[in-house]
Amino acid sequence: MRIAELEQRTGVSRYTLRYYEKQGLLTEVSRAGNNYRDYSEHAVKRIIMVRQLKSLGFSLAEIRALMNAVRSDTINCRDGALLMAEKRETVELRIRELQDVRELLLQEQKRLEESARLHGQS
Amino acid sequence: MRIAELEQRTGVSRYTLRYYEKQGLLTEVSRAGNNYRDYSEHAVKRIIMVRQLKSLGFSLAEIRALMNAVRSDTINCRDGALLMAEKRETVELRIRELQDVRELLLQEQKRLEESARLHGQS
DNA sequence: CTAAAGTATGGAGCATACTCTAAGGTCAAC
DNA sequence: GTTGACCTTAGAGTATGCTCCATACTTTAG
Repeated sequence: MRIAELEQRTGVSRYTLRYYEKQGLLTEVSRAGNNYRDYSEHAVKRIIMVRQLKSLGFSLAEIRALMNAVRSDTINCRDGALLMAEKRETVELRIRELQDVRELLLQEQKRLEESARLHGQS
Repeated sequence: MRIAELEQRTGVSRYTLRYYEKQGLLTEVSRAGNNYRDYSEHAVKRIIMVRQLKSLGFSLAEIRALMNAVRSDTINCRDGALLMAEKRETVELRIRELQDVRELLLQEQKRLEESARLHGQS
């Protein structure tokens, strides 16, 4: 598929797609005879994965490292596994932090609702 | 306390502390006679809260909005409660996403460990 | 009293992650 | 064969969030 379709299917602008490629987040993008980029189905999944990781607070550099570890299959398996474990710990820590914040927001919400009730703003 | 102590106790640089104040994340910072900032204990908690929210992916603008809602106690309680509920939903969504990613990382880790084992890299 | 350390301000500089423009090539349809 | 929609590149511009510097005033230690 061409860049317009990938843009449409991922919701990521063509500018950003080219930027991601330049940053090494999308490797082996093949070209048609006319020099147009020709994306595979795999690219769609990959871009969605990038966005997901990004929304979770990973930098593009971290995402690139993580994806490279996944890609290099026959070498560096141990290193890759270690990287996964490390990232997983980061993610688990973040989940726990988020759960704390969630609790805090819930308390604050209740307090404000109560306050609104008392002040007759219901 | 002065800025150096707040810096030391929060791990946030003086540059960043002044920046946060300018961005409205730290209101009502009193000044000593010499024009030096004089922070309260409350400021320590507030800065830590800001960093926590930031590490969870909230922008400074979002954090400011959230904190303003918490601060304005006798007015806008309903709006504040709504904002809390809204943020809480964002947080809950993010927790679910993180749990997915956690699972994905775990799978990938196992795959790489198995791969390493097969290639005799143990 | 003086030197060193701490603080204040305005504004410059930087890293990250886009976002867009200019100038030009490709291609299908009329 | 030209119009228009699509694509290419290099590079400029923008937003966010710091990070630091120059200059100047204040405080503290000797």
